[in-house]
Amino acid sequence: MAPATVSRFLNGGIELPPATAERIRSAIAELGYRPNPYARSLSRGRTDMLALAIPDIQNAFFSQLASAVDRCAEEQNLSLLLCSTANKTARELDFIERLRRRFFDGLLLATNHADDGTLAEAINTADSNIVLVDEDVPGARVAKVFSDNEQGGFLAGSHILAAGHRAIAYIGGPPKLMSTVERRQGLSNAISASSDARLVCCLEHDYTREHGRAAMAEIIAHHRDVTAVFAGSDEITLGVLEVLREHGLRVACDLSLVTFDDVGLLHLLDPPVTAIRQPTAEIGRKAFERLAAAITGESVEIATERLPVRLVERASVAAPRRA
Amino acid sequence: MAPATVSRFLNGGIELPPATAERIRSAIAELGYRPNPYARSLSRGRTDMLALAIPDIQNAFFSQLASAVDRCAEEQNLSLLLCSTANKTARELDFIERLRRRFFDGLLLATNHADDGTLAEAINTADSNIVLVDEDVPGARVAKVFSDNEQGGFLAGSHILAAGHRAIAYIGGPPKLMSTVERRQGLSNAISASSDARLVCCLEHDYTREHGRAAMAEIIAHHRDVTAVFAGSDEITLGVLEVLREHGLRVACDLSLVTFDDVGLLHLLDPPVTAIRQPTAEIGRKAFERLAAAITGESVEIATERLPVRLVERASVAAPRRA
DNA sequence: CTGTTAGCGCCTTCAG
DNA sequence: CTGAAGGCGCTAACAG
Repeated sequence: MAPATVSRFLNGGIELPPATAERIRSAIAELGYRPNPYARSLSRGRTDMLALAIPDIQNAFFSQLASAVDRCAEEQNLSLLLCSTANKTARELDFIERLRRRFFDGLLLATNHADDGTLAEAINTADSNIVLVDEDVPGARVAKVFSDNEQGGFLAGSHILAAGHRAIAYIGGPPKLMSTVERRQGLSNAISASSDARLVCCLEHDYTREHGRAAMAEIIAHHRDVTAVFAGSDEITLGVLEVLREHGLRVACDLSLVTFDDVGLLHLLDPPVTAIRQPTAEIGRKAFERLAAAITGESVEIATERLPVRLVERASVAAPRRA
Repeated sequence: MAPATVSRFLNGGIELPPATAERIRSAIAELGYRPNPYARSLSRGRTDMLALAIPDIQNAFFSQLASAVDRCAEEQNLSLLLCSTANKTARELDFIERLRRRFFDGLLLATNHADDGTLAEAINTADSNIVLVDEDVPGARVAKVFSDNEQGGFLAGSHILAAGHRAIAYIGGPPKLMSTVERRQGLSNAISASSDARLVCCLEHDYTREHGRAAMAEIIAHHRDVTAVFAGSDEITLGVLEVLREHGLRVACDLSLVTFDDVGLLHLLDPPVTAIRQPTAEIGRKAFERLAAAITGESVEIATERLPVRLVERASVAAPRRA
């Protein structure tokens, strides 16, 4: 009984004479033999493992994304290494380095911060299988899968305008981030189309609850005329809601609100919050497919794909109160 | 320049004559040499990789746990393979099998369902490094790290009683699960200590929003006298809240409520929900330490460790209304 | 259909 | 301090 025969039997899917097959099977059972995946990878030159790097597992959007990718990986019998980068470049670079060392066959990378060029360069010199998800790294020449942020901003704006609002504020993430810019742009486009409405202010800083708090406080203090707010993420919205409550202000009634993401529990609040919903699972799936294709060596086009978002109308947008 | 020398230099932490060291360094840079982790593992006999299997990444409790474990792993320069089992035995067995194949050095296993013995047996025959987290698998002879569920139930009960309630309901997870039983037991103990209070009903089924909904509906329909509810998880509480709202019932005012876990956004609601908080991060850390110790071959005691929970008092418990 | 021969890339003796 | 040799466990290529 040669090792090669066993290997072929286990792994090549070749049919064997029943006698031999049985002999192998019983030997395996008695010896408690278990193939070593590392040796296998070493010999075959691939690992059948993918990695997904996200800024924060605890963020509902990313855990949803992770969940979707995980399902895909399972379907394809691939392992998924889930990496939390804490949104730090150093850790992102670390995972790119692991890819180069062939620790896994491909990397799905979700960033959430501006890049000074380091990341882009690392990505471009890795020449390996990387797909960017959710947020851009400018200058990186790889496949990218995003949602249509501009459309989202536009939908939010149009909806707010349709309710009769004329003084609108935008609370966004980091100023230079693609998502921040595009969402603002979409909102701005919608508002420009209306002659008498205006974008009172754009408060951009971080996709965090803290920023939501600060920005909302700022609006209350200095922008009394604002009657509707478009928040760039659920996290931001959380902060907004906290401040609103502290000031005894009610959503819809005193201030209209549209959020972005729609992965949290915002629909359970009273009133439930109207949202622009990202197709999180589809983003994950598309990105996965792109990566899988790249790995199997299919035509690697490095195009950017944008998935449509949609407005989920609930009850946080109402007509503005007459002052 | 022999490979052995380079290996020692890179990996053994040995000092080399500056000349040689420099020669190696420049060679590495020019050739773009990158050590292959799989070959390394194969040769060294360990992978420096750990796995954490959880029922659902999207569940806040588990993603918090994962996050804590991830931090530990990073500190120790270990890789963490995060696995979502969808709470299915088959997938859990799959990960145990991977451990046996030495795909990783150790496994942190969080279950969320009753076991018919299959899991316990797989765990016991794996004879490898496994630590059970959060939920028990009866009969498994490995290290275990749980929170003190009974204490949690007792705290919740005492708090509810102190507010004056005499008719209390428990909405718990799967009936046979350790956590369900222990939380109920704690609650029951507290109630027994009071002569005139009683545990009206125990509705146990699943740690899900759906179950929370069903159970709360049941209470409204058939247990009108209940004035306070102890919910076994945040998910359940979410369902409870939905039904309450649909019936125009207000928390605290119409029904007092204590939740378990305290990982969701329940503190942002109005009124914020009083909770028994699990020390999620500590659970993760302790479990990690146990596993790390087992891997490095330290004295492997298979004791069960219980971490204390605490009551976070907010505003969802008030005196019962006079009927 | 099966066995033999080479590696995959690294680390760990053991010599020099 | 350095080099050579062997092996980790498996698969691929090449005979038979």
